[in-house]
Amino acid sequence: MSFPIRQLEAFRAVALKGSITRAAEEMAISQPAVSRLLSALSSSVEFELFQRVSGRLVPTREAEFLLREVERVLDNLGRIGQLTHDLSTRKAGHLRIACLPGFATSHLPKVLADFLSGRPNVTAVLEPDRPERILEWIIGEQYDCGITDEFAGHPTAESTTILMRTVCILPPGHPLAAKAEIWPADLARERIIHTRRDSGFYQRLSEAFALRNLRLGSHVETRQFTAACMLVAAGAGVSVVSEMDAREYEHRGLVIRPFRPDVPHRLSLLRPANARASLLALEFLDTFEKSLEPFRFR
Amino acid sequence: MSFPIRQLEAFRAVALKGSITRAAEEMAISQPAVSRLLSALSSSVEFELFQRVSGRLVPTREAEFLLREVERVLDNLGRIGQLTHDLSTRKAGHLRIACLPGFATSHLPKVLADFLSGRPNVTAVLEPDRPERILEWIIGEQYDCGITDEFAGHPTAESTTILMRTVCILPPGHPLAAKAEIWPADLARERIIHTRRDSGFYQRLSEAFALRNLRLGSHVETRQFTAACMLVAAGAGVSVVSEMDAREYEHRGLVIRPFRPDVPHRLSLLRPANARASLLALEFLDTFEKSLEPFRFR
DNA sequence: GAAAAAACATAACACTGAGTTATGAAATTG
DNA sequence: CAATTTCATAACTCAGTGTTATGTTTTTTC
Repeated sequence: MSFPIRQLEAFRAVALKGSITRAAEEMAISQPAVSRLLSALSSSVEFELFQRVSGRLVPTREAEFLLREVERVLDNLGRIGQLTHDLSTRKAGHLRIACLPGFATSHLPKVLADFLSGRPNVTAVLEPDRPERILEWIIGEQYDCGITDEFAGHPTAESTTILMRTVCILPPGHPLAAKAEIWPADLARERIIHTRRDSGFYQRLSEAFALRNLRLGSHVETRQFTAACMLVAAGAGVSVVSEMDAREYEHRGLVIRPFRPDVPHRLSLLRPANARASLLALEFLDTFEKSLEPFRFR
Repeated sequence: MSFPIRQLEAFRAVALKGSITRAAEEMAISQPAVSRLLSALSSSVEFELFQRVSGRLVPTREAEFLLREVERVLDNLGRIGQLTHDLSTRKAGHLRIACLPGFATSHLPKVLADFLSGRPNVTAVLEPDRPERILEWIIGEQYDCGITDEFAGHPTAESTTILMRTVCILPPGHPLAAKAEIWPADLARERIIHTRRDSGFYQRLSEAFALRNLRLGSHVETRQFTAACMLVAAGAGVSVVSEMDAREYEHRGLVIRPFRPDVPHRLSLLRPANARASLLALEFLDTFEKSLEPFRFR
């Protein structure tokens, strides 16, 4: 058996104002309305709520105790109104993002931080993980959105694939820096740093070499473009990576040149296929996609 | 703008049961009632609440987020019902007790602990203080009840005065232990430990001596009976104290003998005079008074 | 202490929210 | 595809909460 909210509101208003008339003003309703609400509450409670002392209504000790609980309830209830509004305008909620480890340390955190800064009631989890796990957890709805690359497609995961420009990166002072653009032939004798041989990007890159009867050499193999950037910056060799990552490391002296022919990197934004995807996730993915614009291949 | 509680209850029930029909059973109302409550909530909220998936209603991510808040509100609201019941049966509340320092370490804490043990939702503060402060803070309603002695009465504090039996206490092996009862004449040569000279009890005790042309000697003066008990037990002298306190120290070897003539100790239970006194305070004072029964002077 | 003013309670009535049953439409299941 | 289940809608009732009008009690004022 619970109490009508209206009675609790009247109780709070009267306790606050010390008078039924003023409580009525506070609640913007008539005095008899409050009078009756309070007497209804009063008669369903086994103790006195107020005591008259020189024309003021003073809560009894029991009422004082009750008041604290009542205020908690009413405050929380009031906050629900705000919350629903925040939820519908994507200003509140929780976002679970999965990404490849390489993304967790470069572009993505900046975009996420910016996204959150205007949404104080949004919390987020950013989880770096292996591609297979990302897909798996997106399907199982453990994550609201996932960022991976070279995604093959899956029936229960919605995906948007974005082609990202790639560039050739050279260590500071490398002779090839003299060229305006780099072709496979230029790299035939270089120490190549590249992504895993089973990655889609590696395969398409080596295909570009094969078409010209060249072989893509191998000096260091690494999963992440970011690692490749570090290695090149340290003079370990040359590489072809996403321009987005390259720009992050440009300040370390990396030389960036266009690579021809274009072998774009295929980035995929995932979310659970069913409609349960949160508005927030959609908005974030949208924001993220826009942030990729400068590095996008057309 | 806040939401009708009923809609929130329907929302919770549907989220819990995954079906409107079963939610209606849960709420013990008809299915159309729940259907309408939910659609009303749905249309006052700007996002989808549920998604149909193979005949089950599954909350969207936003609804999931909202649900947590809604449950908080409803749980708190439900608790208010229990709370009002507890308050009226004195099973919940807060008790602020002031007492003389001597009481804070002997009988009172035991009674209070016992009182609280059957009332898990009652909290209490036990504050030892000087008599003047006790009165002052009772009047100012900082305390719900006060326990003091030799109280003179005051218009804005209700008081009940209880006469407590007093006894003569002797150190272990004291020659007077041979007597069945002790009279002033027996104490004429003893080292007397007594309460402050301006205390009502001291004055009435010395009067008993004066009536017999004897003088009440003085070896140590202390505010508290409990201190007197300790001193006597340690062999510092003899004293006349409340039997209640004496019994607390009997295990230390104190010898207890009746003292004649009877000079009862006047204990007073105070509470604020206006009707704001809490039911809990009344009940506690009642309990406390009953606990004094064995030591009461008749 | 009587008159004036303020605060509150009660009565009579209207409207809305929330309950009901009856029933049809849509989706799931066998 | 038929049967069953689930849900939505309609029509109606009732209680809760609002209103105004008015009387009663309490406080204040002179």
